[in-house]
Amino acid sequence: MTLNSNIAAKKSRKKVIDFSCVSCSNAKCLIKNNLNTITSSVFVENKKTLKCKKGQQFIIEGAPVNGLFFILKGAVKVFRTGINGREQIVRFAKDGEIIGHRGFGTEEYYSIGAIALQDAVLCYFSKDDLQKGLLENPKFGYDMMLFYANELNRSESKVKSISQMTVRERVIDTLLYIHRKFGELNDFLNLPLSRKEYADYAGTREEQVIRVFSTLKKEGLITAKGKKIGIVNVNFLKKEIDEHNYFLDL
DNA sequence: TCATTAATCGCAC
DNA sequence: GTGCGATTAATGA
Repeated sequence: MTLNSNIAAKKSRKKVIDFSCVSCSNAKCLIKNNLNTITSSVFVENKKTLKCKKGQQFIIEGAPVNGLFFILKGAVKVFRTGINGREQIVRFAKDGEIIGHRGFGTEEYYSIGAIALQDAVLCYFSKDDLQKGLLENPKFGYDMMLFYANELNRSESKVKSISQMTVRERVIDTLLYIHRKFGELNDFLNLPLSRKEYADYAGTREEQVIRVFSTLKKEGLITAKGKKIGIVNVNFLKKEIDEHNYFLDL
């Protein structure tokens, strides 16, 4: 199933719910925020919206890049697949974020895959339309640049953390990252992840994550009920990795 | 309820 | 720290 046929199929079969940019309420979306200054009308008209069920992969590694995804709603994970089918989660993304941007411009094929962690709604813009919009609108371009800069910064600090931190620190770092980004709900992190997903992000094995979790639990630093993880004292965890090499990322 | 999937633990390397 | 298998808990049909 290719991306294009997938989108085409959805388009022809489904009746369209109003996901147009004009009536969109996502305040975090770059496009929504710049809508009043984007003159090219084809830009928002050509937008395609697709719904993505939990666990569904919407970007496949190696597939040609035709455009970019913006998350209207939901959470996704972005990853690369290593040699033994081992995943390295590059980042988690939520509402208003952009997926597939690395391939924008020069790259022809996606070097990453993306899977929805929750039911998600995605907005898809073709490369051409996006290019038009960016060239026409400096503010939009600038916002995009900020996003890229941020991404680069985060990615660089992640390299550092993986190469220099111990497993325990990396797991804590991951927990704090999820906490920062998705917050908590009823004392649990507002994004249920499997131990394997924590491991894939922290650059370790599932077993290690389990072991670190159970020590942390014994130490009273976190609580865990199945997939739901609760951080008892964020500052305490922060302090532990502060001493080593930690700085805020997004 | 049963079947499948995920989380743990133990142990060898 | 890592990898594998066995056991147990959780989840979903």
